[in-house]
Amino acid sequence: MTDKYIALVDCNNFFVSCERVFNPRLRDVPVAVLSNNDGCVVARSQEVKDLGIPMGIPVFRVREKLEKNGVRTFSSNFVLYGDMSARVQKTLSHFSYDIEPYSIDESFLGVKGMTAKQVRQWGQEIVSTVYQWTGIPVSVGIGRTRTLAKLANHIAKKNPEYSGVFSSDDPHMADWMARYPIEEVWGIGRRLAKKCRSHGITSVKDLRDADRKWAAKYLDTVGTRTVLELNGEECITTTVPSKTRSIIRSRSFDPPIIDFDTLYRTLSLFVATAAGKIREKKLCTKHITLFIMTSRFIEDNYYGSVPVILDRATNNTIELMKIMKIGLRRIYRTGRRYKKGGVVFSSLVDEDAVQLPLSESVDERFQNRTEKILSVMDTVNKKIGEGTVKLGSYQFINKKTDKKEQLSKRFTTSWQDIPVVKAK
DNA sequence: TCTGGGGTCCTAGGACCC
DNA sequence: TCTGGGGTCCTAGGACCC
Repeated sequence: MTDKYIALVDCNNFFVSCERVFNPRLRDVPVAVLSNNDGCVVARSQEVKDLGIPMGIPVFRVREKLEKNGVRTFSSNFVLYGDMSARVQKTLSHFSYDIEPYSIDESFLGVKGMTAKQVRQWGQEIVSTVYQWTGIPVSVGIGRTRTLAKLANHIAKKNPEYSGVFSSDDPHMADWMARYPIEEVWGIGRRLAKKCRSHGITSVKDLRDADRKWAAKYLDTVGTRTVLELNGEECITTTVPSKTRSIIRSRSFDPPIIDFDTLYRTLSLFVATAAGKIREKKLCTKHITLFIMTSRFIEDNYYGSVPVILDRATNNTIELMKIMKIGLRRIYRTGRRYKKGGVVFSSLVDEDAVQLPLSESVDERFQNRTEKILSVMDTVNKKIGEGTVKLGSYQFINKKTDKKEQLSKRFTTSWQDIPVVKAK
């Protein structure tokens, strides 16, 4: 047994907490943050959780309940959340050199050379310092593996008596495991949970003690890894992908899009931002997938997708735009009400590794010229602000296809929105 | 009427080869 | 009519995550 511990630091009700930092009046009232187009509930304050409003529920199904209980709702403000996330990260960097950001509101921290008691104190310091420096409440779960740290975090969050920090070394861990259902385990989703239950495995403890041969047979590699991790054997040594595998840009449309031109302009924007993203990472794509779909919830729904494999990987917006237009013509069906669409770039390769053709064709010269234009555009957009310079094909996007009616201000990133303290 | 967006990993199965 | 076996590579789709 090594002296290494892994801590999972997870922000409590992160999006809601961000809204509350800059609007103290929201402190003791129920608050919910909605997804894009204000379609679903994606973050809830404790008061909203207590009302029995589940994560991800469509707003129209709980609208009455939200109104009746005076729930304050907000459109998601990713500029604000992204900036607050960076502040939390920066604070965490004072506590460990071994930080692995896992999502917008979670990070794994590695620590060595501390006793069990010291590591708990260290966790308490994280909780108080992050709150003091950023205003965001966090919980800390500690374990020998990421799966155990996740579980410990869950316990810390749900049980106030632990003041936000729980370690899987705690003598009560076994009791908690016996009481927690397998669904709470990281990596156990609907399918694996069903499989476990059909074999009489219902609690986390059952899963930890499951026969390994049985696990290998019925739970495959992922599930088996989870069983080992619950036993303190580290199988997941990193959650940081070695490099970006794919990039997706997609949105649902409200109201739906019917005509080809609007769809084309909207997807052009996706292509442009995705291409900008891979240029930033110095990558090229070789495999482009385009998709459009009507509502999944209607009968006779339609899903059209077209994969295009390129001879030569590229990150050139103009080139990608042409491919997209050809693909869109193939999958577009007249008269449909498209609710969602997007573009996926996969098979990403390093820019340097892209093979150049032997001779420079006319197309090639065109491409070299457009590459220069794009690099100037990227620079300008980065310096002055996203969307300062755009290509003609997507400059007239209908703003109505992206509904955000209850957006809070960009308190931390926009001069106009910085909160002002008024003296009497 | 109204149902998010962005990722990774694994596996089954087809294509192809000897 | 009968129609190998085993390997690799690739992709689509499912599962899972936040």
